[in-house]
Amino acid sequence: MKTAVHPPADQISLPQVLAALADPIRLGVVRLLADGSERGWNELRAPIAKSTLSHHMRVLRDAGITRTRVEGTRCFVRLRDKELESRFPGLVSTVIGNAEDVGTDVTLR
Amino acid sequence: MKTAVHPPADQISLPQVLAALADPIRLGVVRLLADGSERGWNELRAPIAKSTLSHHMRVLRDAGITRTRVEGTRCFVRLRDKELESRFPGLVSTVIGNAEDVGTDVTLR
DNA sequence: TTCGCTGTTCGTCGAACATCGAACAATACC
DNA sequence: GGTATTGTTCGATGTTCGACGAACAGCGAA
Repeated sequence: MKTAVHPPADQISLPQVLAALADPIRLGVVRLLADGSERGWNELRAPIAKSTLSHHMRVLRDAGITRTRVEGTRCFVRLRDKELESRFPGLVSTVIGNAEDVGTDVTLR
Repeated sequence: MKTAVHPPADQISLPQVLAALADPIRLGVVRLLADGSERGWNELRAPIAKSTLSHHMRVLRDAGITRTRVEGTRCFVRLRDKELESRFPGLVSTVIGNAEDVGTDVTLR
């Protein structure tokens, strides 16, 4: 993968965002990114195979929720919080704020 | 159907709510109910078969988003807005507020 | 009771999804 | 160059989802 593709902010779809957040694993990842930090894949611990994690990261990216940066053989993600905030004000922060007990299978290594 | 079953407020699950809202038809229904009104199903116009609408109404009910009242052969539905607000503060209202252009296939008759 | 209306349930279909392991590509390091 | 590391992609598999029509159940009215 040379560069990851991301949808432009004004094309992010509400149902797609909601569907992406409706999975405990993905919600757990988003919760970890909620502080605005950038994380490497290797930091993410989830009880799934790496190919499955890769799939989930793609769903989040395609939905416009995260931005992936490739550096050598490593990948880093962060929330597209500003863009999401201007596209759907309050949405992602509200979901995260209510996700205290969800996605706890995903932790930092 | 004698009585519809509804989950207690404290058992409403965030992923399930998000999944229920991630469908344009269901989001359209919720948008129509956003003003707090109670609607009969006969008032709902959507480009799907009645059995499919029945299915969607069940998903919304099972997720704890709506409450169904049966009166004779008719059913009426309304948002469980107060309960949702105390369980997931701001969640549903934020989603509805961002759903301006979604679910427009669902209208009042 | 016999229609007619309303909504549920059932069986079914194809599409989409989550998951895995294996194979692959790209880069970093020796 | 060769090897290890990292993440993607590719089937394959089983599950869930959205959709439909048909059949069913409950109630009201003629």
